[in-house]
Amino acid sequence: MRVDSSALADTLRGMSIQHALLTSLLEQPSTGYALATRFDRSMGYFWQATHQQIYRELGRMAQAGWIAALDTGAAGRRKKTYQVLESGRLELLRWVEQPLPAGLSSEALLVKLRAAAVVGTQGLKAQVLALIAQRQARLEAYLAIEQRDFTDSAQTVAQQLRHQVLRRGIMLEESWLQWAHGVLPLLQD
Amino acid sequence: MRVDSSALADTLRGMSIQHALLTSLLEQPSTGYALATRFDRSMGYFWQATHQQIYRELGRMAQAGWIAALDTGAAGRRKKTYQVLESGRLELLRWVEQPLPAGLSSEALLVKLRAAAVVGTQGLKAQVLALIAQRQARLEAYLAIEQRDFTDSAQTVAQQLRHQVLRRGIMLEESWLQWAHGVLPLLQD
DNA sequence: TCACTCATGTAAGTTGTTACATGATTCC
DNA sequence: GGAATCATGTAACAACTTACATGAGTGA
Repeated sequence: MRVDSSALADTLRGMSIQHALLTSLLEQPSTGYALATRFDRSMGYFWQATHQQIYRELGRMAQAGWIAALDTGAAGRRKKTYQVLESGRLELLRWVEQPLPAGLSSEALLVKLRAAAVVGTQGLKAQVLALIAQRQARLEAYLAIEQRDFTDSAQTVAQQLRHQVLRRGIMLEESWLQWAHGVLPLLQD
Repeated sequence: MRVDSSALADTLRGMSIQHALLTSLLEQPSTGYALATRFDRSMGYFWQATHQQIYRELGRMAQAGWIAALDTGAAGRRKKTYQVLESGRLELLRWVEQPLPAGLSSEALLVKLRAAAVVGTQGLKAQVLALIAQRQARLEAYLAIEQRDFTDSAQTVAQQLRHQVLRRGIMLEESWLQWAHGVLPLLQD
């Protein structure tokens, strides 16, 4: 599948670029350049992975034995098409099954789902349930703040602006929760 | 073309810790420690900053003359309460009014709204309208992909997982759009 | 007194950004 | 032949993360 439909995270800050690349390469062996443009076209709005980052991570993964490069250029042409080796597939599987650190990015779960489409969904249901618990708790905290601070009938513009910022947080939690409940039926216990 | 690196912070990245801190300090003069914990509460859902980052930026802003520290601890107690100076307020105003670079983070607009609650909403309506146009375009692109790739009645689990990832992106765009339309009435032309 | 919170920082290491650099291929 | 695109890198610098370090105040 194309990376387009996976490129939906708000931001992938702080999460491993390597596992996203492994997933892409499992879907289709590619050159670093192709990966970079695919990321740029589809994730460009919110995740700019520069070609330097991608080449660096490809180099590391090659050294770790997760992927291997085939020289596919004509004589003298430097062009490396990378493909995932068994140890890379196992690493991706390990990462998918490993619980996410508490309080951390739901965006990582999107990458995990895409990876799971390739290596299997073991252990993901628990992670989605953990996400739900976390988001639910936050939603309730935000709603409590809203009740406390923004229920006056007469509010200044400044208060209404702050309310809208909180409102965005509330909508975000609700949106994640709605999504997560829709994902659950696809996952094994 | 060469770009001055000090201008990069907000020109290219659209989002600056400094302006978020200025806003918080205008709302209430505080210590770095208080900012770190308050930040968690008020903007924690879209932005986390460590205390090291905050102390570093406070130091820089103090050096730039945007803020000033009052020693508020008892004798021997090191405790600095920062407050915003006029040049800091002007800088924040400048940043709020300056259009966001195209394609960049909607989260910056949340920070701008909070700042606008303190320094005024000049120029923000155009930025929210730009956000709407951008999000709408992306939503349509995602919906087109959904139509093209996920309308089969019989889908494998792998396909359904990928569909859910796309679904998350669609929901995110819709959620932003709904929010942005609610914010518009608060802003001046 | 002991644990916890308040409060500020330094240092080392990793990651990300920007500029610089090279050369082949493809299409007009 | 020239421009755009394909393709891969190095080097310098900026930002971020994690661990370490210190010490005062507060409440049980």
